[in-house]
This record gives sequence, structure tokens and C-alpha cells, in this order.
Amino acid sequence: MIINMERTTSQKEIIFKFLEKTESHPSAEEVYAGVKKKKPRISRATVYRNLKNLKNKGRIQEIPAEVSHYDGNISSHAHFLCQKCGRIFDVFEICQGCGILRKKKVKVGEINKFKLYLYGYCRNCKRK
Amino acid sequence: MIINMERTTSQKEIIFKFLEKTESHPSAEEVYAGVKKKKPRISRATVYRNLKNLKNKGRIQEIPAEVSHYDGNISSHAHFLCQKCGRIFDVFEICQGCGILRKKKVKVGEINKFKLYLYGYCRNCKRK
DNA sequence: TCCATATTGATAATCATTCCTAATTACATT
DNA sequence: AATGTAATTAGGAATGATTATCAATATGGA
Repeated sequence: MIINMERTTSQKEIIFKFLEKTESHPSAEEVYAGVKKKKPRISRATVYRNLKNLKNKGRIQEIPAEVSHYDGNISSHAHFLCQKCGRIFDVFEICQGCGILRKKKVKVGEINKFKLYLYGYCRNCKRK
Repeated sequence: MIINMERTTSQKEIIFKFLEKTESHPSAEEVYAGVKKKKPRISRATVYRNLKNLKNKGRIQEIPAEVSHYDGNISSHAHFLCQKCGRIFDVFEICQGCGILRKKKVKVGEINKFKLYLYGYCRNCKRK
């Protein structure tokens, strides 16, 4: 008998697929609202629990802010957070080759991963 | 009569000085515990309120995580977050000259500031 | 010193997230 | 296909960080 074996559930799959196909970086609450359409009886706790698990397994990433947001895209990219409307955008124009992003060690320890957040006004908010 | 004039209070000064002279990136609760030594009757709400104000004025910076931490050093530097002990370290070995950190614009908008977080194991935790 | 008002202290309220637990479900084994 | 058992869920209560409220206090210009 294998113990501690992970099981696939419809809830897990729905949550992951929802994040995989959106680019809007939804909050947990927004994920909850979204997956409810497919599975109306899903529990909020299930959403939070699975977001946490998916993150710990590295299948999604969390963007910490006043309220956490989630991104199903784990490819190497930065995030632009609009200081006016609060929307989060993917930024792929990062200089992959440059020093800091290739660095594996700094004085204080060994780097496993990094996150780069850019703050400013998005195109839409800048106009006004 | 000037309205909406900011006033200096001992609470504000104590909170700012506390952050200025520490390098430990304390949470709001830790700031509260620290400034209580100088001003025992200070209120928790006053600490949260002033941390928020100082941050909005750009005099300190916030490091968002499960619980927010604060840094009185607003010079350009990255943060290393140990994935084991949770401690936060300053990293000054960032490549100031390289592309992304000098960039002022990306497709989605104009960059005012950026934050770079490095994740890994600190020297102390790596040993074990 | 006086006054208008910005700020504080104390506590209640809010809100995101986690915990609890009985009911349900997945899946290895029969 | 049926069974047993451990993993997972639903639902609601609990937690904990942060914010709101408001009477009391303190700042700083006149």
C-alpha cells in the first residue's frame, strides 16, 4: 500500500487549467469566482489549498501584494504592476543574459530563483 | 491658515529612526515591539498608520510577503529571502548598468521603480 | 496663550487566509 | 466490479494582519 500518494481531482484540474489559460493574474478570490462557473459547489478553502499546493510544487507562481495574485505561466518573465489601476502585466523583454539574472550566488547565500517587479503607469492609465 | 499641514510627532520620528538604524527588515509587529521600548504607550494602529505613510512618501520600502516587512534603506538594492529561515538580507551586488535595470519603458508602460527579490538558502541554512 | 486641526490610543471591524472535521472520493488491491 | 483506506473536499468557524472609528490629545501658527 502506497501512502501519501497524491490523487488527481476534478477540482485541482479545473483550478490549474483556469490559471493556465488566463493572462490576467487573478487573485485567489477571482480564481474562486472563475472556477465556480465550472464547478458551482467548489469550496473557497479548496481553491486556497490548491493554489498553495500548486505554488509549492512550482506549477504556478504567486505575486505577493496587498492581496496575492497568481500566474499559471512559470516561464521566465517579469511583472509590471500599474500603480494606478492595479493591473498586472507580463513583461518578457527582460535581459536574460545580463549579470544579475544569471548569478547563482551572492554574499548572503545561493540563489534558486528570482522575481522582478516593475512599478509604474500602464499605457492605459498614462493617457489621463 | 494652512490646512492639511503635516505635523512632526515623537511617534513618527521614533518609528522612522528605528527602521533607519536596523538592517533586519522587521515586520510591522516587530517595529511595534521595538518602538514600544522607547515609547511604551504607543498604539499598534499608530505604527501601522505611519509605516503606510512613510512608504507612500517613499521614505521607506515595503517587502510584501505572507506578512509585510519594512526597510528603512531606500537606496538601490535587491533582497534575498531565505526559503528556510525566512530572514531577509540586503544584496548590493546588483548589476546597476545592465539592461533591465536602466530600462525606463516596456511595452505595457513606463517604469518608475523596480524591485528584485532573490530566493534561496542563506549561508547559515545552507550548511545543514 | 489660544485655537483649529492633525494625530494618537484604544478598540472594534474587516477581510484574506487557514483550520477543523465529517462526508466524499480516488485508486490500489482483491 | 466491489472493497478498504487514505487523500481530499465542503462548509463553516477561527485566526491573524491590517484598517476604520472616534473621543482625547498634541502641534504649531497667530
